[in-house]
Amino acid sequence: MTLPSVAIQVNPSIYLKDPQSSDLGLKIIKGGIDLMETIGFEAFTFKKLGQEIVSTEASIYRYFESKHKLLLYLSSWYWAWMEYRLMFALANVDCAQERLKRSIRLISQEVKEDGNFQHVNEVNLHKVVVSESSKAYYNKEVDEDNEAGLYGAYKQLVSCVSDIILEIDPNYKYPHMLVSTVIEGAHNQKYFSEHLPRLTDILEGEDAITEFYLSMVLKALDLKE
Amino acid sequence: MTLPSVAIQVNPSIYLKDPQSSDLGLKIIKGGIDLMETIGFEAFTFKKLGQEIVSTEASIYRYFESKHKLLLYLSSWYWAWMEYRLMFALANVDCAQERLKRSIRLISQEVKEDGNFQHVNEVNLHKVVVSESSKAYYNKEVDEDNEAGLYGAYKQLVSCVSDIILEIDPNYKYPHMLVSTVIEGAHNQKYFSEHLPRLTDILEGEDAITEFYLSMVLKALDLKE
DNA sequence: GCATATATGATAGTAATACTATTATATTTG
DNA sequence: CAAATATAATAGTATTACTATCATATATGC
Repeated sequence: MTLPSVAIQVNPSIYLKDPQSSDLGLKIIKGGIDLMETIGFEAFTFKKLGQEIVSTEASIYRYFESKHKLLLYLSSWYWAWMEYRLMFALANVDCAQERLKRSIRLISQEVKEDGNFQHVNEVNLHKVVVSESSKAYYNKEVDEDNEAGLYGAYKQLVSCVSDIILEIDPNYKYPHMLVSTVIEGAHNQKYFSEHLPRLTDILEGEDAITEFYLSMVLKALDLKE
Repeated sequence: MTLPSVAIQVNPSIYLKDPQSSDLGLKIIKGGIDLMETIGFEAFTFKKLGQEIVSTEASIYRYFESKHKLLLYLSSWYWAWMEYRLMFALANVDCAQERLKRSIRLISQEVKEDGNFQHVNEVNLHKVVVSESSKAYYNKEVDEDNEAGLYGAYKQLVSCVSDIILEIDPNYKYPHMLVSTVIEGAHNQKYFSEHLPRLTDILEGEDAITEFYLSMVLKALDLKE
């Protein structure tokens, strides 16, 4: 069993047993991402995942009490990973406007493999987050899960970027709204570009989504360039 | 049986039998909206709906082949209804910028009852659309449904507002992205304000969501006011 | 090296879901 | 009044989303 050199921390209330603490746990994460990416959240079951990773339904249920909790885990891991990458992207960058631009780029751009975490295919995880993560909060358990702090990683990322906005303009009234609009919007536009292109405008050879949201944010804050 | 004086047209491929053509059909729509609003899409079943409207599971299946199609129907009805209201809001308004502002207000504001459709509680339908409608396209049937034209009403609304943007600035590169960002964003922010307030900024006594998106759009297009 | 604890596997069982099918009965229409 | 149609009533099926039990393999502490 190989533990990664850096470990992304996920709120322990999400799982019954830490999947980053065992071989089977790591296989559940890796296999869970790949299977969910392939067949989608609705068709995904622990029984199928058991077959995929050569284990059993019952064993997986010892790590997560439901597939909903597994989705929450994957989303949470993703947001914590994004924040970790954000810290790197902002390290030693002093200019607030430059910090903001780097943040918007990070949250709106395509994702690349990160060699630090062998048990996670980040490209597939990004696809899962784009296609499925809204189901982690668009359900009737949202208030209960929120009280248990299960959306903490997402809120923290939004808070980080909002703070940069407030550093630039302490009187701006809607920093969180602006940031969550960009994060959710970037996911939607990515999905639309692949499945409902009439709802977006994707131009060849350009990173249209990033360009759009970067410009939108700067203009919303009356900044140039 | 009372038919409404104006009928919202929904793509017939969504249903097996037109629910606007019979008493039971109207009860399915009305009861479906209210039950889905109460228990959420995941817990919603045709069996429970049958009990609610004093009919049976089997009878409801003669109108819709799945609850997914019923959700598509409700979403589609909602978008067609929004376009119908948009036509009224823009009637006899010539100034393109004023047309755009009215459009953004309409798609981002709270919804009120519309007396023209007795079989639909528009306030509840709006809640269903906010909480559940993204599940109508975030699933593995999306490409099939899209090819069958089942998202036509949504696309058409986006197209209408995009056309106003292009009238104001024919060179603007991202009209559809901007409009779908506002529509989806307004839904998200409404939901966040009720369940995940740290992801938004709601201020008392103001229509913060509309103010935010109106300002965002005008600035994105370099317009004043 | 052995007892013990722990992790996993194998198997079974349950209520509910998402349907399909059949038959009966009521209502409308020609 | 007969025939067509709509709805109700009932039953049945494979799958889902779990829970429970027991066996076995592996790791750990002494």
